[in-house]
Amino acid sequence: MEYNFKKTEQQSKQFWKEQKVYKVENDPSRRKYYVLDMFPYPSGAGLHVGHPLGYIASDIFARFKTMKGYNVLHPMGFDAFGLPAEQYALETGQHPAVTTEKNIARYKEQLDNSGFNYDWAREVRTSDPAYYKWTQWIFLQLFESWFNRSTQKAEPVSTLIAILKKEGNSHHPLPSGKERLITAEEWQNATGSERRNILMEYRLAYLDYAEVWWCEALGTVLANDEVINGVSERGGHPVEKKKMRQWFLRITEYADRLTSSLNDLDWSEAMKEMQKNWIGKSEGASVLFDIQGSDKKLEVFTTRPDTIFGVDFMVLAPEHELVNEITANTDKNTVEEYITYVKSRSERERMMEKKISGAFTGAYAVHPFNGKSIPIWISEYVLAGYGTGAIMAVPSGDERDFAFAQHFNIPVTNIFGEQFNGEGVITDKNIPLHNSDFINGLNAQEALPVILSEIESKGIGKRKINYKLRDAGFSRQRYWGEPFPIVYKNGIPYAINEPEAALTEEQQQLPVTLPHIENYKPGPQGEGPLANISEWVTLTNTKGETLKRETNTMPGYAGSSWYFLRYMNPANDTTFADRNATDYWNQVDLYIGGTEHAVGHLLYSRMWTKVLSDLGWIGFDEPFKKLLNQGMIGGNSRLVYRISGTQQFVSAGLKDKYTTDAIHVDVNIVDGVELDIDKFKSWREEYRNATFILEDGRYICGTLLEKMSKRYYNVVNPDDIIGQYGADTFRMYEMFLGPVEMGKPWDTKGIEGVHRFLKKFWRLFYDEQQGWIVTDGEPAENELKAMHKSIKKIESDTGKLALNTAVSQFMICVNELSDMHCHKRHILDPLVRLIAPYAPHIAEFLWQQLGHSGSVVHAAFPQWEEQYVTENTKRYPVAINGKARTEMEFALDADPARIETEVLANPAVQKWTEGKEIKKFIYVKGKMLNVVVG
RNA sequence: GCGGGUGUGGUGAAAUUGGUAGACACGCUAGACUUAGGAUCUAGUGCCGCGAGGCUUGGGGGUUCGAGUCCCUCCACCCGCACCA
Repeated sequence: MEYNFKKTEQQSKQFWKEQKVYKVENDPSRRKYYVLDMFPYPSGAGLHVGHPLGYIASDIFARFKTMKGYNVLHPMGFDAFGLPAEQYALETGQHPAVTTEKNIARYKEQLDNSGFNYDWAREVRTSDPAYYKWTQWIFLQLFESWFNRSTQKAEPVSTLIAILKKEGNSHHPLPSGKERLITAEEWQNATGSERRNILMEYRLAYLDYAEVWWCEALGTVLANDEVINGVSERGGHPVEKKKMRQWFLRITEYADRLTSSLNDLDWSEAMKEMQKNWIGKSEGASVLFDIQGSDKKLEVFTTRPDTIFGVDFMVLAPEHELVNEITANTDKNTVEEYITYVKSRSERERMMEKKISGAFTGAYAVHPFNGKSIPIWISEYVLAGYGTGAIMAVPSGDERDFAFAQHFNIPVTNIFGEQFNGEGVITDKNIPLHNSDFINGLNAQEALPVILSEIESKGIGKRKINYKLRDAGFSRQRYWGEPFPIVYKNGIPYAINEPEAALTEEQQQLPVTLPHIENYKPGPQGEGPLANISEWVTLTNTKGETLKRETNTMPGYAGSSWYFLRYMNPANDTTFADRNATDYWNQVDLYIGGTEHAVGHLLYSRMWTKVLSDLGWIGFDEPFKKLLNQGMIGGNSRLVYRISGTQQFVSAGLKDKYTTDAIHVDVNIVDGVELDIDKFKSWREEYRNATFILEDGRYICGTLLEKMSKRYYNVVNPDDIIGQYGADTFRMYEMFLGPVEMGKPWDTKGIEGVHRFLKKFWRLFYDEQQGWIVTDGEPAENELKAMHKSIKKIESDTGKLALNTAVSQFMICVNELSDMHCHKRHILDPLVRLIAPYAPHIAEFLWQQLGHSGSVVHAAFPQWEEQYVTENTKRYPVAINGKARTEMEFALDADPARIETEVLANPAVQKWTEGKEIKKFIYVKGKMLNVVVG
């Protein structure tokens, strides 16, 4: 019997199922390890060959850790709420619950085919009421909390109420930055709804009438990270700014903590940078400028207050609230025209072509130090959403200001002396300032504290930290998501369990279940489909009042922001996860997933974790200790060339002689680059009578590396690969392709090598003629050496997640053992355990064949013995007075005193050092030996 | 423009972190066994050269006895952000 992967895999799977080997217990007596994959969204297309890359790596690592004695949690679940299922429902009328269920079943089947070690009893689905009950509960935690800037922590709103009652908000300004002082007296005199409005300004989940990204095509609002280059991330539809009443998460309050605690995380620099850039912390000052002929003041944010003597003009965003008020009558027309022009430009246009444009308002600001008049302009290069929506322009020190000044012929003040030649701007912070009154001669670092204290003492501004990060939109006008546990009474939102809402016991219960609907069309006035179900929306409370439910649903990232906690205690119905469970499993030790979630999911889950930690529900405030980003596996497309206007196809090498159209052809009907002409003819009706111009009797296809996608016909399904070569080959090949974090195009060709290796491995145990050939003989030294070398290398590679080189080492080891005709149990037994994380099916099968009673899943990872591993010697050059003279061999860990003796005894060294005094021996990095003679 | 990353055979990639560059595999060439092989095994395979030998890690320069690895500089590609004041 040759290596029959179908049989071994089926038997092993059966065995695992019967023995329940993947059951995971919360066992505090054992040291834990938590390996997590970013759970998939179960799309209709199923998994392609690129998806499992990370899953395989995490599975190998989880199995490895288990065999090293850890209690390992390596769960899997589904991010099951979301837009695509609903879009599909709109097109086909199939209920999202039905398609989601179907897709999950398909995904699970595919995942099981690869032999992953999930304990499906711990599966979570974000669309499951038993799960989203707790998503809603956490939302209420956010709603009922505020961020206390003094303690830098989330606290229940009750502590805020106590503070407001006692001292008003003088020590706790509104998070939005709006200047509004509330005294204790005002608070006492405020009505119930006024108080609620004030509290709303502080809540971590809050309702606000604010500008959001609206996507007409998707019929919903999107978060900033869901909008890419001015179009929606999903579908690439245009988006526009729109003012709507929306739920938001006050993530900006955590901006500082989210930035600073990145330092403690074992994430790639790229990933940390992306988050830092997204949060965009910048330190500077806000400065108030008087406006001539107005009692209003103009507030700007600048990171370079030291350049304040170089201000030549001010620029406001066209949407700035002061624009109307300050514009001089003579300039009204130009300004209005300009604003109309700006409004006519779509977000996308604005980003694509950055034109210098603007208009003068006719108004002037007053320089706070020298009283100079400064013209006030408006321009779209100043963004309403950042800082104060207004800047002081310093053309000699800022590219954009300079370009603007040049374009509109605004005279430029030089504050850098000879360094500034009127052509390029000066951004170097070491250049001393000129023309700058009391900070003349100081460079930026020196001038900064001086000017800041001057600004602060004059009361015209203060130090300020600004963030790019915006509060996250949390409402979606969609059906397939978590309903909010919120009701409205006279337009004021209440949590369903608040006494003021006076709901019945039953109405107060979580979850607020998503009702079944048949019609997915949007509701009236930009509301979601839920607004169409009046019997669900309207409810009567115990006082007989009529209340309305929130009809929006939560965004996709709600459920995924905390799912890693649910795996720890998935069936709990009294809390989201028991504190004992979260204390035990604690942080995710290794999190594997793609970079596409850099600023979305990864930021939101970090925030939620911090909030839950602040409120004392969990004992850690960062969710993912180590993050590994697997590379994307790209598609390797095949092209055929059709002579334009015909059904004649020309082979790639000859295509330049004709005018051709390149057409994607299904990679599955191409062998390497050679097209299977018969399969091609039956692939599509239109090609049935195609004719071909061949080269050397073959039709050669063109190749193209691009995204793996249905529409390029370059999708390779793991099921096909597993069907042809088996899951063990598939797993090892994916790892063999290269480092997990590196992206690469899929190429099926090389898989033969891995498959051959497994067949060879099998032949160590089984011989065609003699059957099972494992013997009990004592192993020879060289056999032990081969084995222990591999154990050492593979253990260290696996630990470092260098899984590609580990696979290579397996091949080396098996090649050596088969050259030695080694079939000894003493060698093969450890080898089976060694390979078990990588090729679990064949390992289990052989483990049973070797007569063990338990599963290899619970066997111990083999230990290497130093005596068989250490290389004895290595050749090093011995240099004399810095020049290489001779090479000698030394034991790697030899005693330095012995090396010195040996070196001096060497004839070549004696010859060069003859008659000279030996001054000293130098070990370079503990390896290279230098002899210095006098 | 800013930030991060990568450049090594025909291909995917290794390199004990400054110590014999190209492990391991694909592919290719020859051969063996075979009715046959897309099974298996053996040998070869960075480039130039008949050869001795020489050259070689994107280009150039440097440090070092010694550089794929460290420093400077230029080039190319990939990813992220992008009027963020």
